Amino acid sequence: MARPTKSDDPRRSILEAARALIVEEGHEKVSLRAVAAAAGFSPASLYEYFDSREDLLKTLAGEASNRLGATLLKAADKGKTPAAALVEVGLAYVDFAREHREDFLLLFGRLESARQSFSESVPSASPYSVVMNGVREALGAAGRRATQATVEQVSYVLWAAAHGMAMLQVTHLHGFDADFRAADRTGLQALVRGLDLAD
Amino acid sequence: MARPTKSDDPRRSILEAARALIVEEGHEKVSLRAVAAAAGFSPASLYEYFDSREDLLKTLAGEASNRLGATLLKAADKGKTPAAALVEVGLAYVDFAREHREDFLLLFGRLESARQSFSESVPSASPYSVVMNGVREALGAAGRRATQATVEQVSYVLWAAAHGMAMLQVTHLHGFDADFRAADRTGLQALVRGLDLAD
DNA sequence: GCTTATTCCTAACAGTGTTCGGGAAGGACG
DNA sequence: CGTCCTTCCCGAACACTGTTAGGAATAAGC
Repeated sequence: MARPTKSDDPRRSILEAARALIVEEGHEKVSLRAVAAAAGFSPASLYEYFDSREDLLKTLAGEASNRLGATLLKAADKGKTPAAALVEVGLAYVDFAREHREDFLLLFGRLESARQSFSESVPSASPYSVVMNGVREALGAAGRRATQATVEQVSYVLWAAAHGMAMLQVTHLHGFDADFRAADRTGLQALVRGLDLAD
Repeated sequence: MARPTKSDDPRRSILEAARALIVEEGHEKVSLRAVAAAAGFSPASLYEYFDSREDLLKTLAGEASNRLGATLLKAADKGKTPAAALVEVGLAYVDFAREHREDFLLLFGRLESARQSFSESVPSASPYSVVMNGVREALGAAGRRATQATVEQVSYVLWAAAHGMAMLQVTHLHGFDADFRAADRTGLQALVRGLDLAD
């Protein structure tokens, strides 16, 4: 009932072209026109599939969030105890940022989308829920001796710690030669110990 | 020996005009032309005082860094013990981000400058050194029982924790209603405890 | 063979950072 | 006085950006 599309899945091929460009140049330097050219479309045609450049980036960020969530989920299984699992999740978070820098920055480095309030952005609902589930387990295992902090508070603190490590390494300490992973591990371990989650 | 300048200190008035605009709109939405108009210059004239828009923002970021450093320095005195001082510094870091959002984002929210490697950016050399001095003291006070982690490692971990909290509150959790400060305090306290710095 | 819906593009608009060339203004010097 | 030179400043343009309006091509349904 219509003119045939150039690609089997134009939306997908646009997304892939965009991601490829972003990986090499950084999302803030990738223009809509460049994406269009790489995907074999005219600039205006992208608007058939995305409301705006922001919409395109938001879609890619959503996919990145899914990848991050899956990675964290796998990491949670590696810990032999609930507390160790939390450390693994934190490390996986930072590793993800290091190894998929542009994915991470797509998620957390775009001020335009970060400026709007929480409910509209929630970019990492799924990754965050992985952390919360881990905390719930660890708090249960720690039992009485645990902090009286809530699950939300503890989850936020752990997320923030890992997020800070990731953010620094990916932005202002990028290129700085140091064994960050070792420091991250001791930091996260110290944090779960200090929160009385350790076993 | 020259034509008189429009303002006594044109560079300063440009910087102030820019900062005013940035505070209300966010640095990424402020155009050079808007700054020029607000300062009473033509767009081209700004290039008499700054190499580029980036240069202007970098200058503002430097001033923000100084303000942050001074704030942290004051906070370091509030702690009754070296360990407590570290917690205060961390809290001051996050408070600064909350209360001077645009200053903080100018420092840590501009990917363009964050993408280049460490030596060229080091935006927070002074703030960071405040943390390191605090850690040195706390490690000394803790003596033998302290972790065998280096000053740099401990400083990095503390910085990262505070930075993560600040970053999340200023970006993706912005607008979310919660008592972040309480969580931040327990988190930072737990961290210094877990690092065997507490007294 | 129409109609209708979808896909796609050309052309344009308003905005951006930046550069070029020159005008205006005043101190220094003949 | 007039000339030079330097500094300050601007208008106009360039190449780029995201976005939109309007129309052409292509196929399916009737």
